[in-house]
Amino acid sequence: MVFKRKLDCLSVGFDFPNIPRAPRSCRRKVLNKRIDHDDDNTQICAIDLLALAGKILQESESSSASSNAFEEIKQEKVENCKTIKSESSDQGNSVSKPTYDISTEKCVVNSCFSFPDSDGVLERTPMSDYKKIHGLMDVGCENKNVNNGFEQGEATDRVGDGGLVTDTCNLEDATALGLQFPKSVCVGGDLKSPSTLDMTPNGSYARHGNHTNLGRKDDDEKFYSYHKLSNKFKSYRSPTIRRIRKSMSSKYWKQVPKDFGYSRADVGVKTLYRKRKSCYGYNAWQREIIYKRRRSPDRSSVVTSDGGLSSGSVSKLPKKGDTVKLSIKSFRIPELFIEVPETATVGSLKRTVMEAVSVLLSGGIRVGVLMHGKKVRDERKTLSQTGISCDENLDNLGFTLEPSPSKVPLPLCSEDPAVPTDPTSLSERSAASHMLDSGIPHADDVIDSRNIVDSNLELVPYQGDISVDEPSSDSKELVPLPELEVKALAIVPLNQKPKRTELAQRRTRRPFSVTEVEALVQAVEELGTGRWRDVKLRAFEDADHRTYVDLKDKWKTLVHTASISPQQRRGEPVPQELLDRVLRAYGYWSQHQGKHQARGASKDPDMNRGGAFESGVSV
DNA sequence: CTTAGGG
DNA sequence: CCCTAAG
Repeated sequence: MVFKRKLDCLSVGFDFPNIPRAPRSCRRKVLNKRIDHDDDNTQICAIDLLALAGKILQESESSSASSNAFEEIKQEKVENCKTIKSESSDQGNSVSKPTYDISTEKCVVNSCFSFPDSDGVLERTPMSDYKKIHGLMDVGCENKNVNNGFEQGEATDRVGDGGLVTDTCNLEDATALGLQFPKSVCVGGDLKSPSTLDMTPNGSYARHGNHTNLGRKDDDEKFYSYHKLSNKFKSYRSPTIRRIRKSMSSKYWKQVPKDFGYSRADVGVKTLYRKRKSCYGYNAWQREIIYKRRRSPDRSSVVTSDGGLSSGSVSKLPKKGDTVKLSIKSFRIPELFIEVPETATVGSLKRTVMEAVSVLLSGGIRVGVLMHGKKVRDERKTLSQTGISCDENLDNLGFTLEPSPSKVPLPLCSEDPAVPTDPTSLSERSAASHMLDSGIPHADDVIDSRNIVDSNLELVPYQGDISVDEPSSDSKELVPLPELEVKALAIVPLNQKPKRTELAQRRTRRPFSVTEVEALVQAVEELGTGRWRDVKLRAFEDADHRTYVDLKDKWKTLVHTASISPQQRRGEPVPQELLDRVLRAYGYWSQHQGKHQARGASKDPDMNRGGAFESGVSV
């Protein structure tokens, strides 16, 4: 037994090894450990962002009036450009064109400075004049043509963000051709180089870009790029992003399924914590994936079927033949129902979210296909048979995320989701653990977490086509979605009476005062180290915030503290005298474990006190 | 609920 | 301090 080992150590003369203090917040580590599988963390974030982006895109496209929150995501990057822009502007930019991207200038600048002196033109032409002469600002909108022309040129390499280094080409010719653009830009309407767009005037690409080929093999990526970049431009025009995002956020929060019992709008970010434990409910796992349908290349119409509960978005990309192209631009993690007390820190909120996400993913998920709101059970059916074809209106096509069959046995507590959480009646920790036990994956599940995450990521847009076909299983027609399935992962804390919201958090740390330590040592000397309840009653009867577990823990740390060098100790210093007593009592009770306990308790405290040490232990 | 220990 | 497995 561990105790024994320590005992041995003690008998050797309290020669405790100087064990470095273990990290305090292990809990945090545990949490991270559970989720931080390599890049999982990042990946999950990515999913989220993509989701948000996708969502926003849908909205921004369907409503020109709506602000584009996605811009915020790009805000930072844009900032960089702005900086550059302002700098180059100072160099003589007299162009009147509004917001052409700085990259263009950047490119120009590079070109200028990269050309050998012998190239003449540049060498003799001031920057400002250079620009005026060549009308660089107009090239942006014609990059496509320019590029085609440029492609015929030679001896030109791109440098960095489109910077050009031309060794031998004719400067004037090159300029005329739009040298400032990377040749890989928009060739044939394909988006090949994201950096390309940086050189495009505000939104020009959106208008001039040719999306006719979006239905091809690697369209997903292009499509994504397109949105990503086109939105980047918009950011110039719409600075008030934070607000937008915020509103969007709340908007989504409000999108609560009826079957959940109560609307999120009503509840807001509720606290399902029970004693510092967080609960997250995933109401319907079966979230219809929003998908957008592209009726024409120039996005003349984008229909968004939004139930507010979508977990992703899909785009149908027109295509000739019988191919049905679907592009799931993003998968939004199914709703996470997280509640945190207002007093919780942002950090704890983040951890809670992470935990919720990990739980969500660790359960195992799979994709389901919905047509007209009904689940397509027969996986052997062809898409066309199912009604999924490029000719069909795919407005009714959707995807769902479902809990993996074999996993997640449906814990739950979903008997009465409507039960409002009463902050004053939360049950004790036992209840909390209970709930968590059912909600949090078990060891094996956790192990699968990573895989699940990975597989989930496969659904992310630019990572490839989504496979609508799945290995077959049983066959049935379109069947209504069983309500049960919808709630599969709905982990809602109910049978627990909400407790004081404050307790949701980890108890505030309350370092033991010297007085308390003294009392503790005193009690342990008398009662031993195996009767914490008694210690509590004797010395901390009125200290409600000190549980016997706390006392036990404190004793543990005291023993440790006493065994390390004073330099390694932290916090309010405990008198050495007390520490000595700690070690003495520790040694004593270690050797007399069990023997004196019962006896000591029955005996007169005063007699028991001290006597045991003098007579029983020789330190 | 308590203990005993690991986190 | 927290969390839990064991009594």
